[in-house]
Amino acid sequence: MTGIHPKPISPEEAAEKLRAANLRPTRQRIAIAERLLDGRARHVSAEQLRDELFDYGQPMALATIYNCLHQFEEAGLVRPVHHAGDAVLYDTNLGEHHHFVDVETGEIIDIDPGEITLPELPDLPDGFEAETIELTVRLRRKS
Amino acid sequence: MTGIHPKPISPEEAAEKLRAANLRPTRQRIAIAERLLDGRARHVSAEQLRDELFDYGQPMALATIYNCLHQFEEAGLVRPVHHAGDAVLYDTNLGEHHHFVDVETGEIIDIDPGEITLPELPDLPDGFEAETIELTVRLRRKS
DNA sequence: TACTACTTTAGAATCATTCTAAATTTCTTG
DNA sequence: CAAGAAATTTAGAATGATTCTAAAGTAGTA
Repeated sequence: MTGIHPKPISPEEAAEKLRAANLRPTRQRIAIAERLLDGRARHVSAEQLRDELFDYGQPMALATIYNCLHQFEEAGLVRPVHHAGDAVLYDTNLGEHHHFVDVETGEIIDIDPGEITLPELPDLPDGFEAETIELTVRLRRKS
Repeated sequence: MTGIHPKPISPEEAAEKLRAANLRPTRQRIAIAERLLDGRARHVSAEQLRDELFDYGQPMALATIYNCLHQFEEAGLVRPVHHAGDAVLYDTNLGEHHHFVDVETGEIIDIDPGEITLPELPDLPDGFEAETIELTVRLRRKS
């Protein structure tokens, strides 16, 4: 099962995923998981997520959201993208893929994985191993 | 003339480069240019540069350093790298090249351009043009 | 049910960066 | 070279993202 399945998940399913990741299924982690782990490819900042949760009737402290995002990250449920403007975005697409970045807005768009083939890895510095490989194409709106 | 020539430049040479870039050769811009435009490939943050200038006997306000870095960037003398930790680093290597990033320290190391060949560009979203293409290999120290 | 460890939280603290408005410097032009 | 206009520098305040703190709440367990 590799693909995207854009189907919202239930609190129970969310809790299950959290347990599988060794995270206690608390009310707030469940709410976040419901939104981020539904298989849709998204790029959200902590603040965007806060607003979304608020609208959904699950307001929570920004600190909690940062905590959870970090825990999700460590659990490999989500991954940070540092390319854009000021705020870190969290990417729910864990498969190998790459990004367009609109330099003006900071918006990130996934590059269709079929569109691009990565070159071979260069020799790594001694004592290191590669964690991720990321290609970023910065875009500017044509004048 | 494309390569690297790691030879410190004189204030006069620095001033010349600034004029060529349409920037008034002020004392502080010259001091920065002397350090950043000497052909060495470097990645500095505003604060690192501040300390370096201080040690060199050319202390200046951090705001000035930010101002200058932005002006240098617009003039195409330097280019920002957003991949690392919190602070933006300025890259003095303008040729096409890519980066290793030590995830732990945020340190950036250039990938030898000969080591890697970029894939073809994917189709860009309508109305955009590619500004830069950047490959980043995140490294973790082997345990 | 009671306990202990883990979580959440509001608010303060931090850090990089930008802004502001005043003081200084550069580049003319006379 | 003097004088003025425009660009630049600066200290310090302001901003925005993120982290920290320590107190209050909640989950898993005995």
